[in-house]
Amino acid sequence: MKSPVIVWLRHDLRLADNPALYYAAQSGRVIPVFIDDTTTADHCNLGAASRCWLHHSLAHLNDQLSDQLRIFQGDPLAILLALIQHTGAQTIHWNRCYTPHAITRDSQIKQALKSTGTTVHSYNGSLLWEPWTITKADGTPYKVFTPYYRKGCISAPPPSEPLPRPTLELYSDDLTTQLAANDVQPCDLTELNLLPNHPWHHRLTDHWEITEAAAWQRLQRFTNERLENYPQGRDYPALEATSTLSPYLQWGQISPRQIWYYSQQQGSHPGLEEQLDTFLKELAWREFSYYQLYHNPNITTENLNPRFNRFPWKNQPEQCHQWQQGMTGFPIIDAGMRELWQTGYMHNRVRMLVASFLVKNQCQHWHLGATWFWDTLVDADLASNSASWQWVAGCGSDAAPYFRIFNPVLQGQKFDAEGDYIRRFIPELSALPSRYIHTPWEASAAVLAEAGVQLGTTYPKPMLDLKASRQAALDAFASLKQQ
DNA sequence: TGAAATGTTGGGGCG
DNA sequence: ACGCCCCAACATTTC
Repeated sequence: MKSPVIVWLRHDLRLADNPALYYAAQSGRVIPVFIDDTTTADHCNLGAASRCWLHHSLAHLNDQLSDQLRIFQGDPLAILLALIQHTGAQTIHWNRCYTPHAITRDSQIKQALKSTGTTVHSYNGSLLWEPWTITKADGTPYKVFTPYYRKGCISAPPPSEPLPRPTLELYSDDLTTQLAANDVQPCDLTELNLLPNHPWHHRLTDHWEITEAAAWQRLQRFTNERLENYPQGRDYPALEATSTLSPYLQWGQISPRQIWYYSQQQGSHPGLEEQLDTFLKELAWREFSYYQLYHNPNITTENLNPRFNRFPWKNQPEQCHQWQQGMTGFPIIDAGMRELWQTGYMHNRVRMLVASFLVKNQCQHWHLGATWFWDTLVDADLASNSASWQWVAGCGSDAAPYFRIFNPVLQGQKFDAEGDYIRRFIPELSALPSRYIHTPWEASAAVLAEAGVQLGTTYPKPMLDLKASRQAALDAFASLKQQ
């Protein structure tokens, strides 16, 4: 009989193109393990939307694994040592995680396991290019996206081809009694309490089928129906023009390699090169975020550009609350924030608009926005979240210039001209004529009455003056240059 | 993957 | 016919 071999699953909750699972399956009877790490540092604790996603991911993966996914809660090292001791497993496989905390934790665990004679194999299952392999000629990391991608990534060896789904022979002995001696107990998924009491999470499952197969359906739908119009369509939030693969990528229901190769294969028709290139570049932005986080582990909390340490942020919790609730009085902003709350997702262009609004018009610290996104996004990703908020705030790598301040009215008129997106998420404005859908405060009393809108009652008046707040943001930025 | 202020140009109305 | 003004349309610059 083959010897037992452990696969520690983390952000790789899939069967296909899972190197750890694939190579473990070649060598033994697989013990697939998931551990809810209770030793995690605070800022890494999962947000509510992520926990919900994780719950359903694990439930589905357990189904795929014939109910043999072993779930634990506690200190990963103690749990893995107990498993090794009682199953006689001599080898453990995992796919690498790339957040600073996970890198530290995993290297400590790897060392501790090795010192007990266990063989540890780690693989790349989450990135196209390992962050430490892409450097400029002088060995330092790139700071600007385009040369990072064009010179760094594209001229590097291509990502490895996706692996097939392995034929699994699963270890099926009961572990409960064996492990009891070590005070380690496998637990049931529900015991992890990943679902909040708040019924809010039911809305998420209305919008998302959280399975490996559903990720592939989205990828197929994207390449078949959306890729052709992607470069233009992706800017219009009312259209279904984007891939919506981000939450599946975050938990590994699909891998970037699978997306990279499948979309190139499907999109290789003449005339689609540009569209394909635009799409792949977005995948590369995800890589760039991980790359930045790897080379600057403190971007989760610290401004990459230290000039911004003196920025005079306002601290106004009540105003931040209005933003969170989608009650700023600016329809495109509020629609975005409500989409986030209702679906755990927000269209990318609208993410830029709401972020610009919070950081520039409201002059609130990007931490506040990053924290809210972390808690509410089903695709919450420490690397993308940190890098993107710093990008919007102007303090990140290759950041948007601080003076690029979006005007939510103009952006709304440009990218949601008829207000379709706004009407979808702000039903109380749905009867307003398109002419006033972005500026309800400019509508006459008669128009408002006709649409059933009472400003200040059924929908808020604008919480700030765009022109004045824009100028205040520019002044605050200018104040950094003096001294 | 901006916006607003400022500058330039050119057509048309008009004295 | 000419200069003048207005202003839209576009370009440049500034933040």
